[in-house]
Amino acid sequence: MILRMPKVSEEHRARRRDQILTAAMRCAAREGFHKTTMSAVIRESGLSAGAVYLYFSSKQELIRAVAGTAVGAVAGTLGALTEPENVVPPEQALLATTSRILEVGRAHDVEIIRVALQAWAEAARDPAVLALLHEEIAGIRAAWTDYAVAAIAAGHLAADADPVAVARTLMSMLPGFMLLRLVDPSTDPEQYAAGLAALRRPASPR
Amino acid sequence: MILRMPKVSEEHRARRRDQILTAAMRCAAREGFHKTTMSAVIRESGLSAGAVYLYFSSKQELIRAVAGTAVGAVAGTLGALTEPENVVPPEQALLATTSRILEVGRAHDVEIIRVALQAWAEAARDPAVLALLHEEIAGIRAAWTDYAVAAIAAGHLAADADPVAVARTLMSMLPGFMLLRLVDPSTDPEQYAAGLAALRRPASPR
Amino acid sequence: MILRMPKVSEEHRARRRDQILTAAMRCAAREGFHKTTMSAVIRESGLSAGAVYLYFSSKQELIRAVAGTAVGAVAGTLGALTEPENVVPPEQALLATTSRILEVGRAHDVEIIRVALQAWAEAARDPAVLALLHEEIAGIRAAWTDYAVAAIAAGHLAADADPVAVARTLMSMLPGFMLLRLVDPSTDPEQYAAGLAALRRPASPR
Amino acid sequence: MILRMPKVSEEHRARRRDQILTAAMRCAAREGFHKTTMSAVIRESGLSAGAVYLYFSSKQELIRAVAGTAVGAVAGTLGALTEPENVVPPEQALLATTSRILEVGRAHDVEIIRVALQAWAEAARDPAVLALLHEEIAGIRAAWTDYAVAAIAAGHLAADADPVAVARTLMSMLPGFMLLRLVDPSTDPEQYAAGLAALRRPASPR
DNA sequence: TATGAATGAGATTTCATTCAT
DNA sequence: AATGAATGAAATCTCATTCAT
Repeated sequence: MILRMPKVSEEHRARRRDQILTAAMRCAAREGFHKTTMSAVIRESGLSAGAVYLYFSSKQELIRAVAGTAVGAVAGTLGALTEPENVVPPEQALLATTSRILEVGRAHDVEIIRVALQAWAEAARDPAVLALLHEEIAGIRAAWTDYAVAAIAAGHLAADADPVAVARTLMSMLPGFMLLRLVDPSTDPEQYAAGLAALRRPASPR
Repeated sequence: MILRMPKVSEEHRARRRDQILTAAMRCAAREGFHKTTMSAVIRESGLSAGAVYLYFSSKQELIRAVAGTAVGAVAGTLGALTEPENVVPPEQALLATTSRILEVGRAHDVEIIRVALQAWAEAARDPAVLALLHEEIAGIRAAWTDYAVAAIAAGHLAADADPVAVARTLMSMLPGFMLLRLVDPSTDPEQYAAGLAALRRPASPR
Repeated sequence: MILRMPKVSEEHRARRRDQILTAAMRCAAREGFHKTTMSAVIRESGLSAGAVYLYFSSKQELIRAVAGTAVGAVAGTLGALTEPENVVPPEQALLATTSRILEVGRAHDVEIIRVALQAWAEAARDPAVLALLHEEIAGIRAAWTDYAVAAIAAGHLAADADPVAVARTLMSMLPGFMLLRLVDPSTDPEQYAAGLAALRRPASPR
Repeated sequence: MILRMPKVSEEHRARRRDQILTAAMRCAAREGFHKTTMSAVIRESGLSAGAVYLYFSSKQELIRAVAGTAVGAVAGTLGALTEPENVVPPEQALLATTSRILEVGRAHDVEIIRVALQAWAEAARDPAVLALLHEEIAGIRAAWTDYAVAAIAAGHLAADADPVAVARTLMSMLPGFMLLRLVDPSTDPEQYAAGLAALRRPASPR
């Protein structure tokens, strides 16, 4: 029996995979996961049907990969909130985060926010996507919890605040921001953060 | 000219439409809009194919109706935030709202939250659904703006707070809550509201 | 057992039948027999589905009736070619006939020529329509044979001409005329007859 | 840039197309265009549904191709009427033509005449088929006009005959011949030509 | 590895016809 | 006689996937 060296480099494989993934994202941003046909992905990728199936064994697997990429890309940008030397108050952290979400969307030339929306919907029917979303959310929550601890320490929040609860509430504003952007593209991180600031500003005693 | 009575009552027609809509929602909650087949809806509704198409001229039209119903049902419950005689602070308003969302889900025996998620995704591809979502969100925003004005008057918020910004930020927490519920069904209105309370509690001077 | 008198007059029945037939012809002229839906006929007739089926027991029966009407209307106009006291030469007979075909088309406000075309096609698949067409053609042929006999007698044709052959050939020009009209509505009876005249004019000896 | 050889030969594609076209013609000859189901064509062709739609993007497109083939096949045989060295009189030209139409029908083992009838009916509802018929008829007319010019020169027709009018009238006898054949398969080119001969034979002076 | 023609189950939709009223 | 809502078989077409090359 002959042991074959891989015919093409690992790097080549990775490039191909990415090519397909990018094509699929573009399609999903336009038509959603289930109105996107493999045919469309194949055309957009510039590869052949056979080639695509060499890298993803089924449409559902490709959907999972796309969902993972989109959710991960959003999540990935939210990891570095705590720079301990310079902890900002919550409204500034929120501003930084929403701004970064928009940047990610611009960086990939596909509207990643739209794909993330598709991924949430898909999580409601595919347990694998749900698990994946769960994990990403856990990561985001952990980052925000770290931030909350630091913010409490820095005196931006009450000393008795529960960092986990604060983290959950803060991070839960991001989907809303994304949805508002979809519905009204003029929605803007500054205004958005201003709302939180207003909520936190104490009422002057009457 | 002869005025003819309708052969079947308007009420009959409405009941039929509802029957189909309910069946479609149940299916959409399970499989999403585009993995739900008309066959499944027809089976679930107990009607014939022809009958379904008598009330909805295409699958896409049915999807729009379902999306509208789900988004509307959620929005509908959020209208009565301001009972002027007794304006509660934001964290309690949030608690009331998230609780009501869960109630709506229980009331309809379909998981309306899942369908709402599908509707958001659909808004990204069907302009008609986007328009519909836009309108519902405008309604919710208006209700929260009324609330914000009252809350400012009641001294729950700073006098110089912008009610519109507050409204947008507060209401934007609802999609996040729904998404968190999907990922982790133990997510709970109380804990959730506690996070906002903690965010709003002033840090004691050091 | 009770013997019932007919509830409505025979005349009423005939009017209803005609109403349906006319509606069906209009539809057939537009879309052909098999792309016309019963729904369209029902709408066009202003009656209800049930009513239509009271007069024609199936779509195929209605098609046969329409085919019969159209073919019959064309044939009916070609019966009076021989007015023995004044027998015209063939090119004038042809002119009279093609002109009359156009008149029939104008008289019914449906383009009866188009329906006749549908009927020919239908004859290729429905033996009942074939039989009907056969009969009408036999009638037309008989009329033309009478004409040929008279034309021979009147010296418009050679004394040894076979009236049956002449009749067949002359009458066979009518479908061609109708088809040419369909393709080129400027086709005109005068020009058309002129072609036959030219064919019949003897070449001068060289 | 890489020039790729086609995976399958052009010839292969053409053979497949023909396979489908032939199957469709057989079906159309039996049932007409609109009572022929795609299922029937698929079965008759021996291919799969997908394969058929790879070559014809819709039923209507297939119908157009079939109509074009049938009309074209009939028209194609009528091109070589003028052999200048030996121009025959009109009745012989007609005999040659009608005989050739029957040959075409026998050559294809489908009854092409029936399909041509379907095509005429279709021309009444599909402008694309009308255009196609228009073009074929123009071709036939041109051939007959060439013939008429030659026949006039050869002294078979009067010197002042209008070749265009003669051509139109002569060629218009073909649809009639075809329709008569449908209704009465014993209709025969010889008898048919005899009718024209009789029409052209001058009446002896009385 | 890569191709892309071919597959065929299954999706959506239509429409001739019926029948309770 | 007349209505028109309802039926459900059947039509057209799609599309995820395979496999010979």
